[in-house]
Amino acid sequence: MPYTYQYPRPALTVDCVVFGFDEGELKVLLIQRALEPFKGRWALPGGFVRTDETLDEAARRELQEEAGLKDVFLEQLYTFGAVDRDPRERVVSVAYYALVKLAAHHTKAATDAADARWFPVSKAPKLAFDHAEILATALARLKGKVRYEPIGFELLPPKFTLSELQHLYEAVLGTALDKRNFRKKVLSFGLLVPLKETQMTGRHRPAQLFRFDTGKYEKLKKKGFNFEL
Amino acid sequence: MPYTYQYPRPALTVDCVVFGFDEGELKVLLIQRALEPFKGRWALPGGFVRTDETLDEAARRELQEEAGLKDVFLEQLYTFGAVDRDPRERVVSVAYYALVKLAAHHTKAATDAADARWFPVSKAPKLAFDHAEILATALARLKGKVRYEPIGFELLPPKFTLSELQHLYEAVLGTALDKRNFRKKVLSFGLLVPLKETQMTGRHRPAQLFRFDTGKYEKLKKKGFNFEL
DNA sequence: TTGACATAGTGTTCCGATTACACTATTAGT
DNA sequence: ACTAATAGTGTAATCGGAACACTATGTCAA
Repeated sequence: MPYTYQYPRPALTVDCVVFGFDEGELKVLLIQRALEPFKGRWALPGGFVRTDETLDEAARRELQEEAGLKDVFLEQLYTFGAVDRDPRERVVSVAYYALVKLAAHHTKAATDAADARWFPVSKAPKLAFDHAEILATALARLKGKVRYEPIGFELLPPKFTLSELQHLYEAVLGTALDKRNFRKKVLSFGLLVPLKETQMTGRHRPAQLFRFDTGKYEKLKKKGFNFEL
Repeated sequence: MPYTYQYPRPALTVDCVVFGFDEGELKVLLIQRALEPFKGRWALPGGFVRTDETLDEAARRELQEEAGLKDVFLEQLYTFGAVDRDPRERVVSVAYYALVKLAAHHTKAATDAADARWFPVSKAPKLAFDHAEILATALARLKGKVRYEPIGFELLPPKFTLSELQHLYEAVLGTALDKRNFRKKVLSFGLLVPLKETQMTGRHRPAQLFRFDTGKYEKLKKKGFNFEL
């Protein structure tokens, strides 16, 4: 036990709320705990922060290690520091949320970990520690942020249809949107580039595919542009 | 040196960005460091988190100890975890921002600490550690939040005039606002209660005093009401 | 007492944005 | 060729935000 300090220190962890969008539903990635406490319960992926990595690095490393995820949208959410949030000892956790382009991997997780699974957010099981609170906080943040920053695209594949985009917004916000008004608004920014491809699924008219013009958005943002719904 | 752990742990601190509004300016409370590193430099009030207190409690305790402040608006801001943000060792800091009703204490700080001073945000001195970045983050958050939550009132005395309120918003947002439109909008919520008093300052027409109806706001908020600008 | 000064207080018009709303187009399958 | 299923499209009414200038009321000084 080689690490000694003059005063007691809380342990420091990161926990990640990983959102995906698939089958018209918002999903969250959970890991089944192999050890006590809360053995067998589902929990958010996460782990201890090392002293030689930043918090962001720790979050990315845990996502990689526990869920096989790389290069995802990741943003710090909130830091949870209730004294008894871990029954063993004092643990402070910096929570992050991540957005993943799930697309057509369907419920088979984009991860090799056998103990990881995607759950519809509305049907998440009982969670370990205070992870239900963290999930609720992440959901509230996502709802708020999706309105005024184009982070919804992080949940869609690079090529998507306007219907897919609309369904994503409807799932996140929990409200129905008018198709014509939605399209008018979202196209008015000039940030969606129509591709020369269409998407055929089922027996009906094929849908135009678009991609989000990240470069143009970055430029506009610097000039004070505001993406809003 | 009695506290020993199996793995190394970062030290955990809280730092507070304390905003006040006075003389038509947004101000921030800084403390002059008595010790190395950065001895003599100005810094945000803050200190180590104890293992028996939550993060919020730690922030409030530090505000009390270092600045003599009690019962202020306080909200978690962001957690800063760059590996080398403290030259001595790894320190992760949970930053908070606080809003204080400074009112007519003028530049004489509402604190007894001789080494604490209020600085106009625009004229803050060079800060220790990464505190300049923390301050910038807090300012951005305040700017964003003041638009859609009635936190501006936390910076004003309980009784205030509409002009004072407008000047506060102008200082925080950094833009001029139209007087008639501002009054129309802010009164339309029905959350400002006109008092039977007026405020006389200088040789001109006295101004109506108002108070913010916190109780009514809480009720409305529960019903999904949205305060906006 | 009167006039100058300084800030408080007050409505209306115009324009752009948001909302509500229903039908045609295109494909696959039978 | 008809059905089923989703893609795609425009207009009118309403609401909210932005622009804009004058009167009211107090102090102070001549």
